[in-house]
Amino acid sequence: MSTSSKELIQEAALRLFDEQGVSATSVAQIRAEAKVSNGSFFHAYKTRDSLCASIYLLALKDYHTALLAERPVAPQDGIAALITAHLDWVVTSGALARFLFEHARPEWLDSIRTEQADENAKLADVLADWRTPLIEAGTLRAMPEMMFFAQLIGPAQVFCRAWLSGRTTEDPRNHARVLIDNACRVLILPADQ
Amino acid sequence: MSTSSKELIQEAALRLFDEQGVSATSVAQIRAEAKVSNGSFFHAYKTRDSLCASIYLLALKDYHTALLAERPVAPQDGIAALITAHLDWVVTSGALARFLFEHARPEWLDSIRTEQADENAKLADVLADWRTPLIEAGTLRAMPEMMFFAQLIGPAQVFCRAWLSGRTTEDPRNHARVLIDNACRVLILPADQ
DNA sequence: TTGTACTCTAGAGCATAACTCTAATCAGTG
DNA sequence: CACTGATTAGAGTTATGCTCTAGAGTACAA
Repeated sequence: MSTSSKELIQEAALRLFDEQGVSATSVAQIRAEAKVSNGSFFHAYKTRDSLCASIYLLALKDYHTALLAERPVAPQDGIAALITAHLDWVVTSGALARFLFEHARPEWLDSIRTEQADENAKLADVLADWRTPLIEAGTLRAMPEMMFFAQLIGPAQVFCRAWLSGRTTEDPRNHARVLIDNACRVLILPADQ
Repeated sequence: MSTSSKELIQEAALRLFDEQGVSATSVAQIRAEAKVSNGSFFHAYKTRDSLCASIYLLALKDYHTALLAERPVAPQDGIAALITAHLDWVVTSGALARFLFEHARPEWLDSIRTEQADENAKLADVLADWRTPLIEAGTLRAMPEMMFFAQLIGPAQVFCRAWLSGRTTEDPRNHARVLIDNACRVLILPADQ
Protein backbone atom coordinates (compact mmCIF):
# COMPACT_ATOMS: atom_id res chain seq x y z
CA MET A 1 0.00 0.00 0.00
CA SER A 2 1.16 3.55 -0.64
CA THR A 3 1.09 4.73 2.96
CA SER A 4 1.76 2.23 5.71
CA SER A 5 -0.55 1.65 8.59
CA LYS A 6 1.93 3.34 10.92
CA GLU A 7 1.94 6.50 8.85
CA LEU A 8 -1.83 6.59 8.61
CA ILE A 9 -2.03 6.38 12.38
CA GLN A 10 0.62 9.06 12.84
CA GLU A 11 -1.15 11.48 10.57
CA ALA A 12 -4.56 10.85 12.09
CA ALA A 13 -3.20 11.20 15.61
CA LEU A 14 -1.34 14.40 14.82
CA ARG A 15 -4.49 15.90 13.34
CA LEU A 16 -6.62 15.00 16.35
CA PHE A 17 -3.98 15.97 18.89
CA ASP A 18 -3.74 19.35 17.27
CA GLU A 19 -7.50 19.90 17.21
CA GLN A 20 -8.46 18.60 20.63
CA GLY A 21 -5.27 18.29 22.62
CA VAL A 22 -3.36 15.13 23.38
CA SER A 23 -5.09 13.90 26.52
CA ALA A 24 -8.52 14.67 25.10
CA THR A 25 -8.14 12.28 22.16
CA SER A 26 -8.61 8.58 22.78
CA VAL A 27 -7.03 5.81 20.79
CA ALA A 28 -10.58 4.91 19.76
CA GLN A 29 -10.82 8.27 18.03
CA ILE A 30 -7.44 7.80 16.41
CA ARG A 31 -8.45 4.35 15.20
CA ALA A 32 -11.64 5.75 13.73
CA GLU A 33 -9.84 8.64 12.04
CA ALA A 34 -7.15 6.35 10.63
CA LYS A 35 -9.70 3.62 9.82
CA VAL A 36 -7.67 1.00 11.59
CA SER A 37 -8.79 -1.74 13.93
CA ASN A 38 -7.81 -1.96 17.57
CA GLY A 39 -5.56 -4.92 16.92
CA SER A 40 -3.78 -3.12 14.11
CA PHE A 41 -3.21 -0.08 16.22
CA PHE A 42 -1.51 -1.92 19.04
CA HIS A 43 0.42 -4.00 16.57
CA ALA A 44 1.83 -0.83 15.00
CA TYR A 45 2.50 0.90 18.32
CA LYS A 46 3.00 -0.93 21.57
CA THR A 47 1.41 1.88 23.58
CA ARG A 48 -0.29 5.20 23.01
CA ASP A 49 2.76 6.97 24.37
CA SER A 50 5.08 5.25 21.91
CA LEU A 51 2.94 6.68 19.12
CA CYS A 52 3.40 10.12 20.66
CA ALA A 53 7.14 9.55 20.87
CA SER A 54 7.29 8.60 17.20
CA ILE A 55 5.38 11.74 16.23
CA TYR A 56 7.80 13.76 18.34
CA LEU A 57 10.75 12.33 16.44
CA LEU A 58 8.98 13.01 13.15
CA ALA A 59 8.46 16.63 14.12
CA LEU A 60 12.03 17.00 15.36
CA LYS A 61 13.47 15.67 12.11
CA ASP A 62 11.18 17.86 10.06
CA TYR A 63 12.27 20.88 12.08
CA HIS A 64 15.95 20.11 11.70
CA THR A 65 15.77 19.54 7.96
CA ALA A 66 13.88 22.81 7.60
CA LEU A 67 16.58 24.59 9.59
CA LEU A 68 19.32 23.25 7.34
CA ALA A 69 17.54 23.67 4.01
CA GLU A 70 19.64 26.68 3.06
CA ARG A 71 23.12 27.36 4.33
CA PRO A 72 24.82 30.44 2.90
CA VAL A 73 28.48 30.80 3.85
CA ALA A 74 28.65 34.47 4.84
CA PRO A 75 28.11 34.87 8.61
CA GLN A 76 25.24 37.37 8.43
CA ASP A 77 23.50 35.40 5.70
CA GLY A 78 23.94 32.11 7.54
CA ILE A 79 22.51 33.53 10.74
CA ALA A 80 19.66 35.17 8.87
CA ALA A 81 18.86 31.94 7.05
CA LEU A 82 18.75 29.92 10.26
CA ILE A 83 16.53 32.38 12.10
CA THR A 84 14.12 32.87 9.23
CA ALA A 85 14.00 29.11 8.69
CA HIS A 86 13.08 28.67 12.33
CA LEU A 87 10.35 31.29 12.24
CA ASP A 88 9.03 30.01 8.94
CA TRP A 89 8.85 26.42 10.10
CA VAL A 90 7.01 27.30 13.29
CA VAL A 91 4.42 29.36 11.44
CA THR A 92 4.12 27.18 8.36
CA SER A 93 4.06 23.63 9.70
CA GLY A 94 1.44 24.42 12.34
CA ALA A 95 0.47 21.05 13.74
CA LEU A 96 4.00 19.69 13.83
CA ALA A 97 5.37 22.79 15.53
CA ARG A 98 2.61 22.82 18.10
CA PHE A 99 3.28 19.18 18.83
CA LEU A 100 7.04 19.65 19.16
CA PHE A 101 6.99 22.81 21.25
CA GLU A 102 3.67 22.67 23.09
CA HIS A 103 2.48 19.11 23.49
CA ALA A 104 5.84 17.45 24.11
CA ARG A 105 5.94 15.51 27.37
CA PRO A 106 9.02 14.34 29.21
CA GLU A 107 7.59 10.84 29.69
CA TRP A 108 7.73 10.25 25.95
CA LEU A 109 11.33 11.29 25.58
CA ASP A 110 12.73 8.63 27.89
CA SER A 111 12.00 5.95 25.31
CA ILE A 112 13.65 7.86 22.47
CA ARG A 113 16.55 9.48 24.30
CA THR A 114 19.19 8.04 22.01
CA GLU A 115 17.39 8.83 18.76
CA GLN A 116 16.71 12.34 20.00
CA ALA A 117 20.34 12.77 20.99
CA ASP A 118 21.46 11.47 17.57
CA GLU A 119 19.19 13.93 15.80
CA ASN A 120 20.49 16.81 17.88
CA ALA A 121 24.08 15.69 17.35
CA LYS A 122 23.53 15.58 13.60
CA LEU A 123 22.27 19.14 13.63
CA ALA A 124 25.15 20.22 15.84
CA ASP A 125 27.65 18.64 13.45
CA VAL A 126 26.31 20.47 10.41
CA LEU A 127 26.26 23.74 12.29
CA ALA A 128 29.80 23.13 13.50
CA ASP A 129 31.00 22.50 9.96
CA TRP A 130 29.68 25.88 8.99
CA ARG A 131 30.83 27.67 12.11
CA THR A 132 34.39 26.50 12.75
CA PRO A 133 35.98 27.96 9.60
CA LEU A 134 34.34 31.28 10.35
CA ILE A 135 35.59 31.20 13.92
CA GLU A 136 39.11 30.46 12.72
CA ALA A 137 38.80 33.28 10.21
CA GLY A 138 37.93 35.56 13.09
CA THR A 139 34.49 36.58 11.84
CA LEU A 140 32.40 34.55 14.29
CA ARG A 141 32.88 34.74 18.03
CA ALA A 142 34.12 31.47 19.55
CA MET A 143 31.74 29.80 21.96
CA PRO A 144 30.47 26.32 22.78
CA GLU A 145 27.85 24.86 20.46
CA MET A 146 25.10 25.10 23.07
CA MET A 147 25.77 28.79 23.65
CA PHE A 148 25.77 29.43 19.91
CA PHE A 149 22.42 27.76 19.50
CA ALA A 150 21.01 29.49 22.56
CA GLN A 151 21.98 32.93 21.27
CA LEU A 152 20.79 32.13 17.78
CA ILE A 153 17.42 30.59 18.51
CA GLY A 154 16.62 31.51 22.11
CA PRO A 155 15.03 34.93 21.54
CA ALA A 156 13.11 33.81 18.46
CA GLN A 157 11.85 30.85 20.41
CA VAL A 158 10.27 33.08 23.05
CA PHE A 159 8.20 34.74 20.33
CA CYS A 160 7.33 31.43 18.75
CA ARG A 161 6.17 29.86 22.00
CA ALA A 162 4.07 32.91 22.79
CA TRP A 163 2.50 32.71 19.35
CA LEU A 164 1.96 28.96 19.46
CA SER A 165 0.23 29.17 22.81
CA GLY A 166 -1.99 32.00 21.61
CA ARG A 167 -0.52 34.49 24.08
CA THR A 168 0.31 36.61 21.02
CA THR A 169 -1.46 36.83 17.71
CA GLU A 170 1.22 38.73 15.86
CA ASP A 171 3.17 36.72 13.33
CA PRO A 172 6.65 36.05 14.77
CA ARG A 173 8.14 36.59 11.32
CA ASN A 174 7.37 40.28 11.68
CA HIS A 175 10.29 40.48 14.10
CA ALA A 176 12.73 38.58 11.93
CA ARG A 177 14.80 41.66 11.07
CA VAL A 178 15.44 42.68 14.67
CA LEU A 179 16.05 39.13 15.84
CA ILE A 180 18.64 38.66 13.11
CA ASP A 181 20.34 41.97 13.83
CA ASN A 182 20.56 41.22 17.53
CA ALA A 183 21.87 37.72 16.91
CA CYS A 184 24.55 39.18 14.68
CA ARG A 185 25.50 41.67 17.38
CA VAL A 186 26.22 38.77 19.71
CA LEU A 187 27.61 36.16 17.37
CA ILE A 188 29.70 38.16 14.91
CA LEU A 189 33.00 39.69 15.94
CA PRO A 190 33.31 43.40 15.21
CA ALA A 191 35.68 44.09 12.33
CA ASP A 192 39.27 44.91 13.34
CA GLN A 193 40.12 48.56 13.40
CA MET B 1 -5.82 24.09 60.44
CA SER B 2 -2.37 25.40 59.54
CA THR B 3 -2.27 24.13 55.96
CA SER B 4 -5.54 23.85 54.10
CA SER B 5 -6.66 20.75 52.34
CA LYS B 6 -6.06 22.43 48.99
CA GLU B 7 -2.45 23.16 49.84
CA LEU B 8 -1.83 19.66 51.11
CA ILE B 9 -3.11 18.29 47.83
CA GLN B 10 -1.04 20.74 45.79
CA GLU B 11 2.15 19.81 47.60
CA ALA B 12 1.51 16.09 47.40
CA ALA B 13 0.64 16.30 43.72
CA LEU B 14 3.68 18.38 42.88
CA ARG B 15 5.92 15.89 44.65
CA LEU B 16 4.44 12.91 42.83
CA PHE B 17 4.29 14.64 39.46
CA ASP B 18 7.95 15.46 39.79
CA GLU B 19 8.95 11.93 40.77
CA GLN B 20 6.82 9.90 38.38
CA GLY B 21 5.56 12.29 35.75
CA VAL B 22 2.10 13.80 35.51
CA SER B 23 0.24 11.14 33.57
CA ALA B 24 1.80 8.35 35.60
CA THR B 25 0.34 9.56 38.89
CA SER B 26 -3.30 8.84 39.61
CA VAL B 27 -5.53 10.90 41.83
CA ALA B 28 -5.68 7.84 44.08
CA GLN B 29 -1.95 8.20 44.66
CA ILE B 30 -2.30 11.90 45.29
CA ARG B 31 -5.10 11.26 47.77
CA ALA B 32 -2.96 8.71 49.57
CA GLU B 33 0.06 11.01 49.66
CA ALA B 34 -2.01 13.94 50.91
CA LYS B 35 -4.03 11.71 53.25
CA VAL B 36 -7.30 13.04 51.90
CA SER B 37 -10.46 11.17 50.98
CA ASN B 38 -11.84 10.98 47.48
CA GLY B 39 -14.72 13.25 48.39
CA SER B 40 -12.41 15.86 49.85
CA PHE B 41 -10.21 15.81 46.80
CA PHE B 42 -13.01 16.49 44.36
CA HIS B 43 -14.47 19.02 46.72
CA ALA B 44 -11.20 20.98 46.68
CA TYR B 45 -10.62 20.61 42.93
CA LYS B 46 -13.39 20.00 40.45
CA THR B 47 -11.11 17.97 38.18
CA ARG B 48 -7.60 16.60 38.11
CA ASP B 49 -6.68 19.11 35.44
CA SER B 50 -7.87 22.05 37.53
CA LEU B 51 -5.42 20.93 40.21
CA CYS B 52 -2.69 20.95 37.60
CA ALA B 53 -3.72 24.43 36.51
CA SER B 54 -3.56 25.71 40.08
CA ILE B 55 -0.08 24.27 40.49
CA TYR B 56 0.91 25.95 37.25
CA LEU B 57 -0.22 29.32 38.55
CA LEU B 58 1.58 28.69 41.82
CA ALA B 59 4.80 28.00 39.94
CA LEU B 60 4.35 30.99 37.66
CA LYS B 61 3.89 33.36 40.60
CA ASP B 62 6.85 31.88 42.42
CA TYR B 63 8.97 32.35 39.32
CA HIS B 64 7.91 35.96 38.84
CA THR B 65 8.49 36.97 42.45
CA ALA B 66 11.92 35.35 42.27
CA LEU B 67 12.69 37.32 39.12
CA LEU B 68 11.74 40.61 40.76
CA ALA B 69 13.32 39.98 44.15
CA GLU B 70 16.21 42.33 43.43
CA ARG B 71 16.07 45.25 41.04
CA PRO B 72 19.21 47.39 40.84
CA VAL B 73 18.81 50.56 38.79
CA ALA B 74 21.95 50.50 36.68
CA PRO B 75 21.32 48.83 33.31
CA GLN B 76 24.08 46.21 33.52
CA ASP B 77 23.23 45.37 37.12
CA GLY B 78 19.53 45.12 36.39
CA ILE B 79 20.10 42.79 33.47
CA ALA B 80 22.56 40.73 35.48
CA ALA B 81 20.13 40.47 38.39
CA LEU B 82 17.28 39.28 36.16
CA ILE B 83 19.33 36.65 34.38
CA THR B 84 20.94 35.31 37.53
CA ALA B 85 17.56 35.26 39.24
CA HIS B 86 16.17 33.23 36.36
CA LEU B 87 19.03 30.73 36.42
CA ASP B 88 18.95 30.50 40.20
CA TRP B 89 15.23 29.87 40.33
CA VAL B 90 15.35 27.13 37.73
CA VAL B 91 18.16 25.31 39.49
CA THR B 92 17.02 25.94 43.06
CA SER B 93 13.29 25.36 43.00
CA GLY B 94 13.57 22.08 41.15
CA ALA B 95 10.08 20.63 41.21
CA LEU B 96 8.32 23.93 40.54
CA ALA B 97 10.60 24.77 37.63
CA ARG B 98 10.22 21.34 36.10
CA PHE B 99 6.47 21.66 36.40
CA LEU B 100 6.36 25.11 34.86
CA PHE B 101 8.75 24.49 31.99
CA GLU B 102 8.48 20.76 31.35
CA HIS B 103 5.14 19.41 32.46
CA ALA B 104 2.95 22.36 31.45
CA ARG B 105 0.14 21.38 29.10
CA PRO B 106 -1.86 23.69 26.89
CA GLU B 107 -5.16 22.10 27.98
CA TRP B 108 -4.62 23.41 31.50
CA LEU B 109 -3.97 26.95 30.47
CA ASP B 110 -7.34 27.50 28.83
CA SER B 111 -9.04 27.57 32.21
CA ILE B 112 -6.60 30.07 33.69
CA ARG B 113 -5.94 32.25 30.67
CA THR B 114 -6.96 35.48 32.42
CA GLU B 115 -5.04 34.80 35.62
CA GLN B 116 -2.01 33.85 33.58
CA ALA B 117 -2.33 37.00 31.49
CA ASP B 118 -2.68 39.10 34.66
CA GLU B 119 0.45 37.58 36.15
CA ASN B 120 2.40 38.22 32.97
CA ALA B 121 1.07 41.76 32.74
CA LYS B 122 2.12 42.43 36.32
CA LEU B 123 5.64 41.30 35.53
CA ALA B 124 5.66 43.36 32.35
CA ASP B 125 4.57 46.46 34.27
CA VAL B 126 7.35 46.19 36.82
CA LEU B 127 9.91 45.63 34.11
CA ALA B 128 8.53 48.60 32.16
CA ASP B 129 8.83 50.85 35.22
CA TRP B 130 12.48 50.00 35.39
CA ARG B 131 13.12 50.13 31.68
CA THR B 132 11.39 53.26 30.39
CA PRO B 133 13.50 55.80 32.32
CA LEU B 134 16.63 54.08 31.06
CA ILE B 135 15.34 54.12 27.51
CA GLU B 136 14.58 57.82 27.77
CA ALA B 137 18.01 58.40 29.25
CA GLY B 138 19.44 56.70 26.17
CA THR B 139 21.19 53.89 28.00
CA LEU B 140 18.82 51.07 27.05
CA ARG B 141 17.84 50.33 23.46
CA ALA B 142 14.14 50.95 22.77
CA MET B 143 12.12 47.88 21.83
CA PRO B 144 8.76 46.35 22.57
CA GLU B 145 8.38 44.55 25.89
CA MET B 146 8.18 41.14 24.27
CA MET B 147 11.42 41.68 22.39
CA PHE B 148 13.12 42.88 25.55
CA PHE B 149 12.07 39.79 27.45
CA ALA B 150 12.99 37.53 24.55
CA GLN B 151 16.50 38.94 24.33
CA LEU B 152 16.92 38.90 28.09
CA ILE B 153 15.66 35.42 28.92
CA GLY B 154 15.58 33.55 25.61
CA PRO B 155 19.16 32.31 25.50
CA ALA B 156 19.24 31.45 29.20
CA GLN B 157 16.01 29.53 28.75
CA VAL B 158 17.56 27.28 26.13
CA PHE B 159 20.18 26.23 28.67
CA CYS B 160 17.60 25.82 31.39
CA ARG B 161 15.32 23.64 29.31
CA ALA B 162 18.24 21.49 28.24
CA TRP B 163 19.26 21.07 31.87
CA LEU B 164 15.73 20.44 33.12
CA SER B 165 15.15 17.73 30.53
CA GLY B 166 18.45 16.07 31.36
CA ARG B 167 19.92 16.75 27.94
CA THR B 168 22.72 18.56 29.77
CA THR B 169 24.12 17.93 33.21
CA GLU B 170 26.14 21.10 33.46
CA ASP B 171 24.74 23.72 35.81
CA PRO B 172 23.24 26.54 33.71
CA ARG B 173 24.59 29.06 36.22
CA ASN B 174 28.08 28.30 34.94
CA HIS B 175 27.19 30.30 31.84
CA ALA B 176 25.73 33.27 33.69
CA ARG B 177 28.65 35.56 32.87
CA VAL B 178 28.49 35.07 29.10
CA LEU B 179 24.69 35.18 29.01
CA ILE B 180 24.74 38.50 30.85
CA ASP B 181 27.45 39.96 28.66
CA ASN B 182 25.63 38.98 25.50
CA ALA B 183 22.33 40.33 26.79
CA CYS B 184 24.04 43.63 27.54
CA ARG B 185 25.50 43.72 24.04
CA VAL B 186 21.98 43.60 22.65
CA LEU B 187 20.02 45.61 25.18
CA ILE B 188 22.38 48.41 26.15
CA LEU B 189 23.11 51.26 23.75
CA PRO B 190 26.81 51.86 23.13
CA ALA B 191 28.01 55.06 24.76
CA ASP B 192 28.05 58.12 22.48
CA GLN B 193 31.35 58.93 20.94
C1' DT C 1 -29.61 23.38 74.58
C1' DT C 2 -31.71 23.07 70.16
C1' DG C 3 -32.28 24.27 65.31
C1' DT C 4 -30.34 25.23 60.99
C1' DA C 5 -27.58 26.25 57.40
C1' DC C 6 -23.19 25.55 55.77
C1' DT C 7 -18.72 23.47 54.51
C1' DC C 8 -16.08 19.58 54.43
C1' DT C 9 -15.36 14.38 54.55
C1' DA C 10 -16.38 9.59 53.29
C1' DG C 11 -16.44 5.88 50.31
C1' DA C 12 -19.36 2.98 47.24
C1' DG C 13 -20.45 2.91 42.39
C1' DC C 14 -20.24 4.15 37.32
C1' DA C 15 -18.35 5.06 32.76
C1' DT C 16 -14.64 5.27 29.94
C1' DA C 17 -10.45 4.23 27.81
C1' DA C 18 -5.98 1.94 27.50
C1' DC C 19 -4.43 -2.24 26.79
C1' DT C 20 -4.51 -7.74 26.37
C1' DC C 21 -5.67 -12.01 24.23
C1' DT C 22 -7.11 -15.35 21.05
C1' DA C 23 -8.58 -16.28 16.65
C1' DA C 24 -8.85 -15.28 11.81
C1' DT C 25 -6.92 -13.48 7.44
C1' DC C 26 -3.45 -12.23 4.21
C1' DA C 27 1.19 -12.34 1.66
C1' DG C 28 4.99 -14.39 0.33
C1' DT C 29 7.91 -18.70 -0.53
C1' DG C 30 9.09 -23.91 -1.47
C1' DC D 1 -1.01 -26.26 -2.67
C1' DA D 2 0.87 -26.04 2.01
C1' DC D 3 3.44 -23.68 5.43
C1' DT D 4 5.07 -19.66 7.91
C1' DG D 5 5.25 -15.11 9.63
C1' DA D 6 3.07 -10.65 9.63
C1' DT D 7 -1.12 -8.18 10.08
C1' DT D 8 -6.06 -7.51 11.37
C1' DA D 9 -10.23 -8.19 14.16
C1' DG D 10 -12.87 -7.44 18.07
C1' DA D 11 -14.42 -9.21 22.57
C1' DG D 12 -12.75 -8.99 27.34
C1' DT D 13 -10.02 -7.12 31.40
C1' DT D 14 -8.52 -3.65 34.42
C1' DA D 15 -7.44 0.70 36.06
C1' DT D 16 -8.88 5.42 36.84
C1' DG D 17 -11.23 9.81 36.72
C1' DC D 18 -15.23 11.32 38.39
C1' DT D 19 -20.27 11.27 40.39
C1' DC D 20 -23.43 10.67 43.98
C1' DT D 21 -25.58 10.18 48.31
C1' DA D 22 -24.97 10.25 53.03
C1' DG D 23 -22.81 11.72 57.12
C1' DA D 24 -19.72 14.67 60.32
C1' DG D 25 -17.96 18.97 61.96
C1' DT D 26 -18.70 24.18 62.76
C1' DA D 27 -20.89 28.61 63.60
C1' DC D 28 -24.41 31.22 65.12
C1' DA D 29 -29.29 32.56 66.44
C1' DA D 30 -33.31 31.68 69.33
